[in-house]
Formats: sequence, C-alpha cells, structure tokens
Amino acid sequence: MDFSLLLNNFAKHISLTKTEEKFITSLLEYKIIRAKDFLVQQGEVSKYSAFVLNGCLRGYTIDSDGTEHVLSFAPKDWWIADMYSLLSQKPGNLNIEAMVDTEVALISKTNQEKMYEKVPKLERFFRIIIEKSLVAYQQRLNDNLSLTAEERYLKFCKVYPQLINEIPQKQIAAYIGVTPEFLSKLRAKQARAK
Amino acid sequence: MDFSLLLNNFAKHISLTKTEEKFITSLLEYKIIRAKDFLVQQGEVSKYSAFVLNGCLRGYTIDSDGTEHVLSFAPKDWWIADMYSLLSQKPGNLNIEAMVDTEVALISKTNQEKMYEKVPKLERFFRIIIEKSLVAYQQRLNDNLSLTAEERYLKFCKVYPQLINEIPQKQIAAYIGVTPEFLSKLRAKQARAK
DNA sequence: ATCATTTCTTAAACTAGATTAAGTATTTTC
DNA sequence: GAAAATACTTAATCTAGTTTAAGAAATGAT
Repeated sequence: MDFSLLLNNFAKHISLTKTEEKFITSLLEYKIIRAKDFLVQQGEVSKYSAFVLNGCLRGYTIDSDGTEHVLSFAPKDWWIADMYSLLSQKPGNLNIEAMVDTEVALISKTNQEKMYEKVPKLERFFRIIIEKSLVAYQQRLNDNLSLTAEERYLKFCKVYPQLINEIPQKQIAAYIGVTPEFLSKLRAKQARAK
Repeated sequence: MDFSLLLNNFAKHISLTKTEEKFITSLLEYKIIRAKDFLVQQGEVSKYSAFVLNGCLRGYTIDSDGTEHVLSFAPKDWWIADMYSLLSQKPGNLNIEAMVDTEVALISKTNQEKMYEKVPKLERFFRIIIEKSLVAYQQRLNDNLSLTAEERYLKFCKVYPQLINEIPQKQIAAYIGVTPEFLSKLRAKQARAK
C-alpha cells in the first residue's frame, strides 16, 4: 500500500523518523470506498478518521424534512471524520459518502490513541490541522451569517475551483445553503450578465 | 493573581505537576478588561489567547453594511481567541469585547510556543479543547443550514440558559443570525402561546 | 442503442425573515 | 434624578430565497 501522500501530509507540520513512519503505517488501514458507498452513516458510532488518497468524499447531514446539508467535501489529500461521534463515541448524524471510487487511509480511534502514546509529535500535528479546520468552519459560519447566497456561491467558486465542474450542482447548493433551483437561477443571472 | 480556575481547566484533560503549574503560571498575564473595551479589534494582528476568569467576552465581526455577527460568547471558564489571526499572524476580522468588566488570563503566542516545548502535555490539552470547539462550530453551522430562526432561538435558550437573561437580546439575535426586530416578534409569539 | 434515473432549468406563487419607521422601556451618565 | 443614549416592541411593507410543478438535458444501466 502506498501511504506516501499521507506521510507527506504529516511532513507539512512535523518530521518523522523512518521508524516512526513504519510504526504509524503499521496502524493504518487501506480501503477503497466505491462511489455512493458510505464510510459512516448517521446513527452509527464512528470508529475511524479518514485521509483521502484519491477520489473524493463528502460529509452531509439530512434534516427532519429530508433535505441534505453538506458540511464538507474531502478531495485528495484531505482529512474527514465525524468528529462528534468519534470523540463522544455516541451515534453521529453525519453521512460520509464517496462521490466517486475513493481510496482512503483509515485510522481507528484506538490506533490513533496508540499513535499519540508512542509518537507524541502527532499530538502537535493533529492540533495544528484541527486548528486550521476550526478556522475554516468559523469563517464559513461567518459567511453564512453575513453574505448573500450569491456571494457565498462566488466564494465557493474561488475556494474550490477544482470542484466546480467535478461535482453535481445540487451538492454545491447543499453546501452553500440554498435550494438547487435557486442556485440555478443565480447561475443563469451570472451567465446573462457576461 | 489567582489562576486556580485556569489550572482546574487544564486538569480536566491533563495532570500537571506543581513545577509545571508554576512554570505555566509564570508565562501568563493577568488583565482586567473594562466593559466595552476590547481584547482585539478587527484589523489588528492577534497576540493572545484569553481564558475568562470572571465576566464575559464576546467575539463578533462587522460586515460590509455595518451589521454585527456574534461568533462566540466566552463566559467564565471559557477560552476565546481570534484563531485565524493568531495562527496566520495576519490582521484579523474579529472584535473581542468585554460585555462587563472581565478578568482574563492571557497567553501570548510566543509564550504558548514556549509552553508547548517545555510541557508537551499541553499539546494534548489544546488539541482536545480545539477538537471540542470544532465540533461545536460544525454543529452550529449545521443548525444554521437546517433549522428555522425559531428553532435556533430555542436551542440557544437550551444551550446557554445562563446567558438568556444576562445579555442584551440584540446580541442573541446577532448570534442566531436574525434581526433584533424578528427575534422580538418570535419571543412575542412564544409568550402568547403559553 | 434504449430506457430509466438523476440532474438541471424555468417560471409562477408563496413565505420566512428583512427593512423601515415610530413609539416605549430601560440603562447609563453627569 | 433628569437627560441622553441604548435596547426593545409593534406593525406595515418589501424581498431574498423557497416551494411546487413541469419540461429538458445529461448520465447510467442493461
């Protein structure tokens, strides 16, 4: 199994010896999640954090009237997990689904704890990436409080240029918080304006 | 200076020796922020994380048409910082203001780094509290995507019962993402329903 | 290739929540 | 403790975004 993308990801914030790399690698699981299959579904207790080696996952919730809300997209080189369920070990309400066939490296909660014990540097690594994730969610919450749907769409296009033409529009709508019909209207308006 | 509240806060997730406590305490600064004064304002580069010993801070942004949006309240025993600015060392867009005279323990970025070096356990501590904060922001973003204003208000009342009668309503409105007028309408409706 | 399913578009009717405006409480300040 | 400032309420009008519905385009399955 080739975990080099993940090891490079670690290397962005900490440096690991070969021995440490071997140890960590030995605690990883490799999995292919087929398009439309799930890593976890709402109601389950999450066991894994996932790192995407190839492909794309999305994390979404389904509200009481059946509407989907996308909390995150995880393309290649991104981390994703239902942090709530993983930390509390209670049933979560996140669905993590593969948008295309996706290769992931999985770390089980118990193995992650082992890693922290043997390689404390990893505490630092995960502190840093969680800090970044926190900043991103704060920013996004602020965008949802302060921007119009159109502004959020334009921002999405800027932040995820690679996703725009790769994923269904209705999922962009479910990410920025509007109906697919309204997003379609926005896009028509913008095409007209050119 | 009495930092025992903060030391107890650390003790919730890690255990420190007396020596470590002394070292950490020596790197803390104590400050009183008078009501309506700021810990940081938008445009400044953040230097500190704050832990509230007494009183209450709030973190908010001001959008292009002058509307305030509250990202967080920090009552006694809570942490608050402009994480974006603190991490990137770029000018932030958060205002952190005291709602009443507030005592805080401050950790400067450089002292925080010293603490991580000398007491690596703190990496774990901050990883854990940032994880919890991340879960809370994800949850709140999801609420903003999936609940009505009324549902968000009721949830706020459940989650922050102590704040409901302590803080101005317009700031609850700025937290849940509605105008003060609309919140007033919601409350009138609920009072009528009883 | 064809049928079925899913996605996208357009448009009319609708509504949750914003805006504007004016009046009433409540705090703050000197 | 009066005046000023800030916070809250009510109500009419307005609008960004939703809902419903129906057709067109694209994608997937056999």
